[in-house]
Amino acid sequence: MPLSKGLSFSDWGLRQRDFAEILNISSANHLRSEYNKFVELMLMYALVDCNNFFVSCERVFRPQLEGRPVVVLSNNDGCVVARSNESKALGIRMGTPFYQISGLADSGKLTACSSNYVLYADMSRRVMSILADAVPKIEQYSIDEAFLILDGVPEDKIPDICRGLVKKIRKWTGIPVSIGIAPTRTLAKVASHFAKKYKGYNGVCVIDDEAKRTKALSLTPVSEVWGIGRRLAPKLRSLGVETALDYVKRPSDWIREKFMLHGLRTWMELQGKACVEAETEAARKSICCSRSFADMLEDKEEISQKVAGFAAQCASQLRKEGTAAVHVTTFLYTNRFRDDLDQYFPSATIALPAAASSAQEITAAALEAFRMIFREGYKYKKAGVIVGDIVSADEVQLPLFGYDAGLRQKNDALSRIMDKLNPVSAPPLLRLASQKDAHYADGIRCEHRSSRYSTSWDELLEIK
DNA sequence: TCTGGGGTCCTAGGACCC
DNA sequence: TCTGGGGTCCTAGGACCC
Repeated sequence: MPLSKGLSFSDWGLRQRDFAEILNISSANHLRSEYNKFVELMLMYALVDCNNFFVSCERVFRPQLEGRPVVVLSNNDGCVVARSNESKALGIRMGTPFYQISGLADSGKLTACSSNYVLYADMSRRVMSILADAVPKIEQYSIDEAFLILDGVPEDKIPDICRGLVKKIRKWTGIPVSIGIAPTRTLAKVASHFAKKYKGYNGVCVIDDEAKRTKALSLTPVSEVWGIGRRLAPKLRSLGVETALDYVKRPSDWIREKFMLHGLRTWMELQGKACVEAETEAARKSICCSRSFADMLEDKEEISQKVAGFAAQCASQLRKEGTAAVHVTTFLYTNRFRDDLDQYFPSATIALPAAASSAQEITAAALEAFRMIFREGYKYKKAGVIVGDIVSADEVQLPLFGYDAGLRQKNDALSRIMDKLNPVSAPPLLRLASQKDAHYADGIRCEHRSSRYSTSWDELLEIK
C-alpha cells in the first residue's frame, strides 16, 4: 500500500493491522487518511515535572529542610510517598513502611512529614497557572506534572521558553521543576528524567535528533520507561531486555506477542512516533473514597459509620462536579499483611434506579451494599466506596414508574443546603444521621503534619 | 505493633443467544 | 443421543499511571 512521503507500513516496522489497532481505526479509507495525518504530525512535546514535589512543598515553608534527607508519608503515617534526593541517597525506597525507618527519624538523621494534601494542591495550582499563562495550552497530567501543548511555537524557540519557565517557577513558587522535550510523550518523559538527574542540563533536556535518542535510550533501564511497570520489568529482563534501547530493537511481532497493544504503543513512542493520544477532558468515570483505619476494626456499627462517611464524600464530590452516578460499590479489606489472620476482601455493587448525587441516596445504597458483604469475625483494616457510571447531572434519565420524584427533589434540596453550610476542607457541620460523627478523614494518624501555610492565615502566622 | 489513595485501560473468560 | 460455532455482553482481574 503506497502512502505519502514514500513511506509504507513496513517502514515503521509494523503490520497494517497493528497500526489500525493502535490508532483505533476500523475502515480502510479512514486508515489511509489517518496515516497521512500521522506522518505529517511532527509536534514536540514538553513535559514539566516538579522535582520531589511533596518534599519540595514542605521545604518552601521550612527552608531549614533544604539539603537534608526528608520524606513525606502517606495517610496514617503508613509509608513513604515522596523522598528528597538526600533520602534517596540513604537508600530509602518509595513505599517503605515508616516503622522500618523511624529509627533514622528519631535520631535526627531524617525528617519525616505527614502528608498535607491541602498544601500540595494549592502549590500545584500555583505552578499550573504559571504554565497556563506561558503557553497556548497545557494538559495537566497529575498533581505535579503537565504537558505543554506548543502548537505554533517555532521548534527552535521551545528550549529557551522552557528554561525561562524553570527559573520563573522556582522564583515565584519555590518549587524546582525539570522539563523534558521530545517528539513523543514517552520520550519527553525520558528526557525529563535526564533533566532531573544531571545538573548540567539546568532543568531542561531535549531529545530532538537520532543520536540523542539512541544515547538516551541506551542509558535508560527498561524499568524506568513510562508504561513499563514493576510486573513487566522483571519479565523483560528475563528475556534479555535491559535498556529502553534493547526494547525498541526487538521486532514489533515479538513485542506484540508478549506485551500486546500496550507494549506496542510504548515501542512506537520510543521510536519517536507519537501514538499516545492526548488525555481527553472527558469527565471521570468513577470516584473513589477509601481509607485504611489506624487500627483494625471489627464492630459492624463503627465500620458502617465509616462507610456512610465515604459515601457522603463521594456524593459531595459528584455535586461539586455537576455529575451523578448510577452504581455504588462498597468494599472492605482485612489486613493483607497479617498472615496469621483470616483474610476477606469482599465488595458489592448496587444499581440505583436513576443516577443520583444526593448524600441520602448514595449513602443508602452504600450501606445496603455494606450489609450484603459484612461478616462478623474478621478484623477490617480498610473500607471504601466507589461511585461509577457517572453522567452529567442534567442528563439524568428518570424512570417512568416506581420512582418517587418528590422524594428525590427533597433529597437534592437537602444536599444543596449541606454544600452551602459545610466548609470545603474541614469536617462538615451538617451530616447524615448514619454518619454519626464520622468524617471521611477522621481517625487518621498524622503526627508529623506541617501547617496549612498557604491556605490558613492562623497557621501562616505560626511560621517562625 | 506499625504497610496509602485514587484513577484508567485492556484482556480473558463465562453466560447467553442464535 | 450425538455434536458446533460465532457474536455480544458483562465482569473480574491484572497491568499501568501518579
